[in-house]
Amino acid sequence: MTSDPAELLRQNALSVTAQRLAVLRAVSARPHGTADTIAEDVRAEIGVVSKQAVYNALGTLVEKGLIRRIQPAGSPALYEDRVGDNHHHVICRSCGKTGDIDCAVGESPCLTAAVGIGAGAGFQIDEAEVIYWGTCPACLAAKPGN
Amino acid sequence: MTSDPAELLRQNALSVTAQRLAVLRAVSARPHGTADTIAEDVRAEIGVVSKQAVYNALGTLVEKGLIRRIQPAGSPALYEDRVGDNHHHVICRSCGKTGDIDCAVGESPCLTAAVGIGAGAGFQIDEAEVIYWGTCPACLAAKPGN
DNA sequence: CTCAAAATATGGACTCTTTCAATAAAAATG
DNA sequence: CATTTTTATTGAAAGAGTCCATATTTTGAG
Repeated sequence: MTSDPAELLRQNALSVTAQRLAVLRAVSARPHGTADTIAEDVRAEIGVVSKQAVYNALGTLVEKGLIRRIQPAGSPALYEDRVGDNHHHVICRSCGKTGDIDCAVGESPCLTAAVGIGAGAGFQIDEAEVIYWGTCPACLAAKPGN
Repeated sequence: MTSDPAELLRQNALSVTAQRLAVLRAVSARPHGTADTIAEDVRAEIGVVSKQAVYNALGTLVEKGLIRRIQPAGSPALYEDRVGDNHHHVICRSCGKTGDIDCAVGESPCLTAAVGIGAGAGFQIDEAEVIYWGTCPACLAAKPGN
């Protein structure tokens, strides 16, 4: 097992830098954070970091599969720690709160259902991205006419 | 039935303007177009149109449910004609080609599967957005090592 | 058909997120 | 340690959308 972040980076042929380690920590500490909030967290930990370094680190880590990027409509990209377990997301339309939803249909849910149907015929599908849109409990309670 | 676009607008309490009619036509004529390509089509039809008018029209039409907006990660928003039939989309990672995929699981597919599970508990979900990512036939053929 | 009120469109500035590029600074390598 | 390679920094800039004040159209009522 590789629970050591530095070791994790080395295993992926990446230099071990303070920035990357801090980004990695920030992402686990605050799932569903944006590049911006992550940058803040990183700065709180190691001082000055360029915005670009954060974007680079996030991009590289996503490429290597160490973290996952979610890009919901109308909001900046979010990053999270949980990878490889095919889960989906639910996002609140009014406050933007994001939650995880485990896939109810085994490994690759809707994925299998769609291959080679209709206009999508012939596509080689490698990922099914599912986002549930709705209203979170807090916003439901705050809504008028409730 | 209301096959007349102008009538459609009136039924939704919208003023009938040349811009809106042209936008409506452009969206049906070219499904999965971006605000930009739609603006081009509209200009080809009625001459000068401000970018803002196109965004306004698109926004309003989406609100009224006359067209649908899709916002794939890493690309501008796309608009399409087909509404109310709960279909999904497949997007090619290399060329961006977008296709429709009918839902294989009846009315609201993955939607029902998820309510009240895990961290998403308590959310009132109103839409399940599914995007399949992969490679289209053409790009598959063009790929090296094929 | 005509005019005032309401709804839209125009143009241009501006925001936000992300990327590019050149230079400087750290890591990895032997 | 010295060198080579990989990263980080900084500042500019692109892309997509939005905001605002003003000018035009539509609508609806005489």
